[in-house]
Amino acid sequence: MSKKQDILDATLKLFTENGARATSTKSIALQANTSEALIFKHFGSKDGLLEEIIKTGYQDAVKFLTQFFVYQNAQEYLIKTIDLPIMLVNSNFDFWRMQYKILPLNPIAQQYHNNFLNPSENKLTDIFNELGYQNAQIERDLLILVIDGIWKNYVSEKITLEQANSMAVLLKKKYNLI
Amino acid sequence: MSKKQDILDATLKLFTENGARATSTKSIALQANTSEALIFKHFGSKDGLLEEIIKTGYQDAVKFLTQFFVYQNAQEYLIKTIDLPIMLVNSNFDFWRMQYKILPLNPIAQQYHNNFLNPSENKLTDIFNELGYQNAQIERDLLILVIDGIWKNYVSEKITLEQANSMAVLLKKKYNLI
DNA sequence: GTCTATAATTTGATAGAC
DNA sequence: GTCTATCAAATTATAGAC
Repeated sequence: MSKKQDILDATLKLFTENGARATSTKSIALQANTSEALIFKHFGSKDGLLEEIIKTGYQDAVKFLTQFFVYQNAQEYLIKTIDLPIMLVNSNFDFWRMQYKILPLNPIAQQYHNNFLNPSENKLTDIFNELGYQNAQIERDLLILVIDGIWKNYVSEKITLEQANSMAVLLKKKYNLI
Repeated sequence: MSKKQDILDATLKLFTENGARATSTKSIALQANTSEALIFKHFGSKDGLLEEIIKTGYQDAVKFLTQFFVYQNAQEYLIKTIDLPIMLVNSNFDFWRMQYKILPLNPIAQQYHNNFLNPSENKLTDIFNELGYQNAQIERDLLILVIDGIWKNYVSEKITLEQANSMAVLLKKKYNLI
């Protein structure tokens, strides 16, 4: 365990609790058992520290995604899409919890998130067309909204893992996938 | 237009842009064309100022809700539930935009929001049971998640009003309401 | 009700030693 | 890599005059 990692861990914890803006570098140093100076030597600024955490988080997420989304056919793709939010969150719960908290107000978090999502979302319209849905565009928008809601509700503990899983099953039924 | 109202307007605008924590009372005074001192004379503290805005917002929302939700039957209730997020946001767009931004990190915002939602949400399970749905509990959780997603996506301009309306129509079809 | 002036802390960040 | 000491600016809030 390096001091650098201690700082990253402390930051993730504190940013999740109170947000980046409300977390002082002093409180991070205290939590990480280091000096404030070391934070700036390692990461340059408080924003640099946040960006390092986010960058790493999305790199891991992309790895997960490419492993998870081995394309087979339209039906499989839809099933995977429904399963994705729970799987992804479980692969890095603490990171996604922080992202949930800071996304609406933090431009850095938003930028990385949008870059991450765009490619997968664009494909969904084709899938719905392929499956013969009327108005594939709105079907896509709605499913994206649901997927987005599932990970956010799960990671913020508004629903349990069991509820999230039940929802995934129900959705697959509604889309005639099982 | 009183100075008090100017302060409230300026605060709503700035809290929406950057969040409560990142907005200084100095910037509020500047935007409202007043002195900082007056903010504290009127509202006691920065938190008091936020609470005043939120309290008023939810008072208006409750008024809207009681007017909107005249109970008729289970089908009507479901239709109204689906229409609610768009209607509610349109009745006070700027307020809900702020709420969207600050909810995940702000305990005051969360407290008022939960108090506001709980009564309406509890009724939904009965409705799904009455309509003969299997597993009314999960159906309720899913619909709440969708409703929540609609207002948040709409108010943060991730979807347009047209998209939101199309989603509402699509949902009513999926629930066999039209 | 409203302002100017100011106090008391906190904050992000740097210098420089080891 | 890591720490102590320190700075300049910003922040919330108050005192007191009009």
